[in-house]
Amino acid sequence: MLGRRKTKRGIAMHDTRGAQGFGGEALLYLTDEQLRQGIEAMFFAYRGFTADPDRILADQGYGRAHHRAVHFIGRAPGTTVNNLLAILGVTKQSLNRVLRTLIENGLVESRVGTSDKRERHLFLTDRGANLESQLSDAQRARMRAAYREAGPEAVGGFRRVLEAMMDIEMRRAYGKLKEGQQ
Amino acid sequence: MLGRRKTKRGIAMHDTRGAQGFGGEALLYLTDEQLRQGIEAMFFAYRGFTADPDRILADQGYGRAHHRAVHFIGRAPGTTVNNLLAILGVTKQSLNRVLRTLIENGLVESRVGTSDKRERHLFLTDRGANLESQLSDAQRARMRAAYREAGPEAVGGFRRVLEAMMDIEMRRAYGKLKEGQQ
DNA sequence: TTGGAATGTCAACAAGGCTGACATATGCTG
DNA sequence: CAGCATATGTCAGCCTTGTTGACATTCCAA
Repeated sequence: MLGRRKTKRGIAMHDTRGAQGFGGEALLYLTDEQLRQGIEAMFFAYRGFTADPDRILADQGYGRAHHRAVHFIGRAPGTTVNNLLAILGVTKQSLNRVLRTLIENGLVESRVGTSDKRERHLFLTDRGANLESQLSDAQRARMRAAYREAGPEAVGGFRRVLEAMMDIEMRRAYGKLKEGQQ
Repeated sequence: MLGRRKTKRGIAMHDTRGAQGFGGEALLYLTDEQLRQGIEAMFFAYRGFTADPDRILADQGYGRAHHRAVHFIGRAPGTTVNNLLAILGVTKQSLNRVLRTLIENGLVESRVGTSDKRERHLFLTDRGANLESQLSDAQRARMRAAYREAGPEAVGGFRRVLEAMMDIEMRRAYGKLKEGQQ
């Protein structure tokens, strides 16, 4: 179906096969099947990736949207709404709904900008930081376990593929966050 | 904030640092910051991962839920509803809504089981296979590009970390799909 | 002083999760 | 055969989180 079988080679395949090509360029012999497995791995892994935070959030009546906001505010304290909008890639109405509940519930503080008073700078309160660290702890624990299980050499490859999979604009946003933290 | 800085080391860090530990076990020195970057990479990469299919789907009035159904039906033709339910991890009501529109629109065919007539076996029609290959082509193209950019050594690590990040049940489902295709 | 940017908010809508309840076949087992 | 379990479908209603469109406010900058 869909030509998958057509692209299979008649020999035993390993998960990945790399080979040095001609002009010094690294070539990958990637069958459709290998790519499909990568796609499915991404799908299932993302579910695992969000599973722990989802449970914590559900207990407290929040959702993933709240997690994302809390995460990036914790990551870049003082960030503006517009900034957050760009990173999250949602509409301001959508973000605002989430932000409003977080502010009402005392997890996030919104301070009027000092230089430009139109801007709002967002900060986690102690309660917000508390939730953030619960979520982060769970997610980091899973990530750490996965890294350990996959082995030291795997981590670099993992990160490189993920970075290459991002849209260009997101790669910039991601890079900025990385730099901001060291 | 949140103790991130506390865990930083005072020396230059590379993206990953592995070391052979004592009892022969590979140890990873992973700072919170490194783990956080992995988390964010996962977040941004998943966006990229779904971006191309999302555009194609939106054009035709479908969503990600339809994509998932079409993908796994194409992947395991003749699969039962219950089977699909387990893989997708949603309720039957949720799946049914999606499946119903796909059947109505002639993308999926539902055949009564031969041995057990309670079961329905699901297949893509030509139109369904057509959409599936559009979506798959786009997603594989991105995956292939990411693999190429990351280099041959990166691919194995990528896959190993993803597999380790899955929940155990999903790892089994994933394994079955892999085996089913070779 | 005026246009545009940043923000907030209201309303309405859609997708896609969920729960609960119930119906219909069909299979299996005592 | 009777009765329970299983597989599926469906209705209704709810929630979160995305969308668009419209509009108000505040404030910067030319």
